[in-house]
Amino acid sequence: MFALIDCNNFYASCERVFRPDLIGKPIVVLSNNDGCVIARSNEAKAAGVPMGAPAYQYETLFKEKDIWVFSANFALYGDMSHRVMNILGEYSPEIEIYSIDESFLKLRGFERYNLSDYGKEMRQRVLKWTGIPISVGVAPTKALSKVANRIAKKYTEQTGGVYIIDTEEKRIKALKWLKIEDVWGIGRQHAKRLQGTGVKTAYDFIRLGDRFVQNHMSIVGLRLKHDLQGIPTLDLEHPEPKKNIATTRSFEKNYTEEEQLRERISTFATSCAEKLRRQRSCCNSLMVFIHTNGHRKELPQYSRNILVKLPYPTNSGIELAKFATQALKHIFKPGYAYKKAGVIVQDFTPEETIQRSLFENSNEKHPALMQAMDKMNALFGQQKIRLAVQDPKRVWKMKQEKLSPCYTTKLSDIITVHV
DNA sequence: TCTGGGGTCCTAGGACCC
DNA sequence: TCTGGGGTCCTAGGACCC
Repeated sequence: MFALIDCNNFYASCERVFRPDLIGKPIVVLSNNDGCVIARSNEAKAAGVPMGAPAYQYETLFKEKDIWVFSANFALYGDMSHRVMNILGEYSPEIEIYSIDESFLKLRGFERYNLSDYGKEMRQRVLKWTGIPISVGVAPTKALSKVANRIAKKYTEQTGGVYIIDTEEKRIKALKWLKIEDVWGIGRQHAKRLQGTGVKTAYDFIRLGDRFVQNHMSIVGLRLKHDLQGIPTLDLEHPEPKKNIATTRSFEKNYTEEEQLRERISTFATSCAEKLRRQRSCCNSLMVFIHTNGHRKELPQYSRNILVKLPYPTNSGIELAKFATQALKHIFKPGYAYKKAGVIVQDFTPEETIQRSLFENSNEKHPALMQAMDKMNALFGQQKIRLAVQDPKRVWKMKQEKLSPCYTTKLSDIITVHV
């Protein structure tokens, strides 16, 4: 059996851990730049805040319904996620951390366990030790455990937050209940097409022919179908080094000067370099993109990207910033109001197997230099040591007006208890 | 004024190899 | 007149996930 454990309204729940006065109150969490809603407590959902809602359009509603608004605090969410995953890891030797708030457990050799009790114990322990509420779905395949989890979450009171699909009847009933657009792996496009052919539920979907499914949704759709039929097709996946790494941001204001973009692009490039070093990879190519605000249709629009093949693989921030700003020169066009930019590195080779070239190579001194920088930044705080081209006057900042303290990752933010 | 930021996999078609 | 058969690699585009 597989278990899917999912944290309920994770970001909103994290904000509540150190603010118990907010339990039962509506909460939303906003994306970077306080742009749009990326998490909602149940109360906020009930108040009518949709996922992805642009914050500025909902300010009145936030006020009317006394909704608490938070800027995204990823340091807090990341740390809380670690704590939850560490606890879940004690419940099975086989775990796949699927996202910041979800894990699959493979339950092999648990035949003599009462899985419902086991799931309830997980819930209690995670809640008691971290303050985060979770839901547990258990079923013979991954896709079905997703379905079970949905039922556990939707009917928390009846299920106690744990639902097991362990019979044919339960499987069929669950699939007939689940709308096709809510099936894991069926996105907007496929849902629309399937609905067009009369497929309304997950049950309708598994009754389609294999051939039809594969023709329309490729082998991915077929695997999903089999998994939903109860034939184990998807297995736990093990973490692999990333194949692409990106750092991209929207800006608080529009930028018009190349100088401003150059500063952003070099910061993004050094950030990509850090992420590369963390997984001990070097990249062989790099993409830079810039674009204007696509939501402002009345303004002149411009959007371009450029892919650069590097002369040698590297993960030096200095070198990547150099290549990235050179690339920027080729695509920057004056006269536009830029709203977003980013750097994406790809085509990796492992650090330890670099093939040196006869003519041009990465600077030999950089690995030691980068290592020293990484160490100092880890010790004294992010970006304490940076390139001169990066944000020399600290003019750049993200809009984060409702940021909560980093309760668990910053000494100065630790809560004080008055006895 | 104001609309996020990361990732993955699969397929088809073209270029190229022997 | 007649023109093989088997591969790989790369890229762009389309779908999906959180």
